Amino acid sequence: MARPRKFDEERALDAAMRVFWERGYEATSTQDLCDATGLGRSSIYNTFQSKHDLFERALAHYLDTMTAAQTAVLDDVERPAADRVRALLTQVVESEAECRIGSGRALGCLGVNTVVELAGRDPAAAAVLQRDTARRLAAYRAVLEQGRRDGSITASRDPEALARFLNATVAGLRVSSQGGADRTELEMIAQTAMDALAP
Amino acid sequence: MARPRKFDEERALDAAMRVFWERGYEATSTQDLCDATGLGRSSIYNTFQSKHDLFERALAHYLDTMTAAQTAVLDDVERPAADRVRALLTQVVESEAECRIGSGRALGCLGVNTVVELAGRDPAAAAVLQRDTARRLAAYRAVLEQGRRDGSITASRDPEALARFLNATVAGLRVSSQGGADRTELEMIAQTAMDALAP
DNA sequence: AAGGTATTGGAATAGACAGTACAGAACTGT
DNA sequence: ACAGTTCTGTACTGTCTATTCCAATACCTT
Repeated sequence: MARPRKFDEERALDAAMRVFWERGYEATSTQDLCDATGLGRSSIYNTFQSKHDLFERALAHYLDTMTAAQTAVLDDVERPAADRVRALLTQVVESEAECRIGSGRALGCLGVNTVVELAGRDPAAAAVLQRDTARRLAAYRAVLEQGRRDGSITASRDPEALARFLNATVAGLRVSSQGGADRTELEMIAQTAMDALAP
Repeated sequence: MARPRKFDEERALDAAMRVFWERGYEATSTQDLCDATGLGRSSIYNTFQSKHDLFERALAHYLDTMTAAQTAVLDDVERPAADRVRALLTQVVESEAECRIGSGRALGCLGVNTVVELAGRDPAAAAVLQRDTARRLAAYRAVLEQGRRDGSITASRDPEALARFLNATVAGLRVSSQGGADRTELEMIAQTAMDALAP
């Protein structure tokens, strides 16, 4: 029918996501997005409507990937639940150790970054984040309930509270990492957090 | 010798701090700062040199106040250390419940917000934050050591690790609150975190 | 090969941005 | 009262912002 796209939309979205992750929403200019994706202004606006729409899609893309990776770890039904939770925290520590900006600082998590930067004044972003948090909390609660049954997780607090705590711990790890904590320090935090979940 | 200031520098700094706290660094314009402080451009630039310098002072001002409030709670030598740590977490929960933006969302903590938004690409801000974190970690370690001695805090992990964990928990509470968690949910997190510190 | 349609690069737009220049106002010490 | 100095309101910079416009291009279908 007509002239086809010269670029891969998925790749462009991924590149945009990375810039937003590194610099945040406000500090990322449309020029930055052009540079990172290799696209011209027209192509970007033609494909993604606006900077804000692109950001929403990039955020959703990030959350999907990262939450999928988390649930993959948590769903390994062979191991005791506590092991899986421990593996989740290790994954978080690992990803913080890997994903670093030019200066050596950690990138943190685009989800946490966006909660902090935008959730208060951007209802659309807040809604996307809310949905992801609900999904992750459900996954956490599920493992923790299994742990309560297989005896690897404490039964003295209900799984809902433990799930919220786990979620806060993940955020705390992310912020600590962005604040300059190194791998061993993050490891200490993860280990200590596990004590609260132990039977 | 000459014309005196018509405004109180401390009050202006406080107003500027509040705007940065609510909107973040990038999203705050010099016009916003004029509106919030009630000052004209000239007065602001005359007194604070630049937006960035003003931000640094506002951040330092915030961290001083908030860390002072925390150490005040932690230094009450009469009570067992664990009680004081619990009081610290309650203070954090309380402040998150109080400080809310127009939409009802929590403000979080300007320190955490700045770690997330700027620490990776603003060495000056990163240095101010680093210093405050060190100071707070020292205060945490001190109480936790006292707790180890008075028996109210576990001796099975060293105070350094517990202090890092406590710091991460505070950040986690802040982010959870900005993410939409209400007071009782934050309370659950705080309670569960205390389990990791119990003997 | 021709017509129709979507994509593309580049220039243009209007407004916001941080920061400055300057002239006059307001105060103090003499 | 006056000189000296600092403050403050206004108007102004040049640069950057997100977004739009348009003409040229490239492709698919027929």
